[in-house]
Amino acid sequence: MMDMTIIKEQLAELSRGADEILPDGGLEDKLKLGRKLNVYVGFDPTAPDLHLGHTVVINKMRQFQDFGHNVVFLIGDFTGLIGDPSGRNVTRPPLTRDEIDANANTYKEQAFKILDPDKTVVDFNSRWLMELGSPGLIKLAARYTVARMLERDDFAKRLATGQPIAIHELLYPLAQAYDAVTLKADVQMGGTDQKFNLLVGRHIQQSFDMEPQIALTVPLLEGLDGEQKMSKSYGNYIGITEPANEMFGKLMSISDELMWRYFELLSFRPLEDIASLQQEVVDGKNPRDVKYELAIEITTRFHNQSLAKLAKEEFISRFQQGAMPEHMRDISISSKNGELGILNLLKEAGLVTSNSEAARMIEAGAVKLDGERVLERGLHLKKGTTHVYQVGKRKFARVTLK
RNA sequence: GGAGGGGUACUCAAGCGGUCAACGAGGGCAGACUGUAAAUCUGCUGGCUAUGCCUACGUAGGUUCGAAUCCUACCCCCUCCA
Repeated sequence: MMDMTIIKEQLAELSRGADEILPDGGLEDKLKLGRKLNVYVGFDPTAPDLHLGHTVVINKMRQFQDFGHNVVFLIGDFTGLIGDPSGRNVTRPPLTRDEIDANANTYKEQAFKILDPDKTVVDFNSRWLMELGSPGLIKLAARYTVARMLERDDFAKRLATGQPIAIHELLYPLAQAYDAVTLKADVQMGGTDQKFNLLVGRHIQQSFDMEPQIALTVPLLEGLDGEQKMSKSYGNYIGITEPANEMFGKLMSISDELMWRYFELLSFRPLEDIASLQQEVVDGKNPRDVKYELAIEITTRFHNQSLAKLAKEEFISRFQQGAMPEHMRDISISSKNGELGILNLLKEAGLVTSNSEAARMIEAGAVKLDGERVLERGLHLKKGTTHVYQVGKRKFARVTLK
């Protein structure tokens, strides 16, 4: 039997930042069992680049790990192998085995920046879902009803408004629920958008006479825009493998309001600490300086303290003092007839995506050559010259014309 | 199976024979202001060998001097009836 104070302590830590833990008191009961719990989270195999949004739940996995529980990093490759059968969702292309394996390796590498590699089991749900076969799938489907399925808000709305719901969409939650059965899950975690699926897992486990899992949902982290959830497809993410300077800069660019959300969900600081920072801002401290602390903490986590400090210095010299970045890409481009137009040059340097965009940027006054604003779109650069070209505030390249 | 409505740029949404690279809104990008914050103001938001040319309004044809706009076929979506 475990000591009650230890259980309370674990419970408090594990509950921090969780959106919901269902059912009420369930987690405490599980902890009281005094054994290692099986905890798992499913990840989509199509997007192998983890970003800070993913780390909210991964941090939570790490906590379970630190308390000695079994943590499974489940790669949902089954749906990945199929893709989206309706073909509507372009972000879900069917993947080959090789692609999935490659993505899985990338995932591992990244997730292990937070998780303990020796204590993490990485598994693939195709192992059991492929084995299921159609009789197995139909038997599985018999364990749930349409009415229950329609409890899901998304389905209910679409049904009410006449939007189509394809049959396979009803099967995917069941397939996921079967993961929980196979893994003998005690706890499944996911974003709040996964709540329904986590609950289906409970029901299916019960139908197999298992003790149902606890569903622990964590909030979805908003992206840099502060509006939509952080996601690669919205382009509002901070990838955990991004260079320290980028990461630091992106963190500094979030709004003051969003900063508190990031503190809440990403920082490991004690809650009292965060509350006192908030008070300092109310008392007149510049929110920017508090943001520095957030940026330092997160950048340190994925790089190290000295790189984080350098990133801060770079940030200050570059944006507060308007200096050129110390490091930038060096590119050499070959000229035609001994010279090259500025439009083509910017495009080939990768600073813009097309000549037309380059022309627009010049008209907008966003293009600088060695710090001087370029106003002439017909400008031609001569062979053998090297200049620093800048588009907007953050895109730089040192280009040599060959 | 029958009847009707609809598919326009990143999204929503006008246009219904020329003045349409396509109104407007949102989003995005850039400029000013700042703390690379927010708010606000301004401009831009298909491509190119660039004051011209090319490609675009579900797909393929057709009518016309000229089509996103009219006609035909096909594909897809929605609604109602069965």
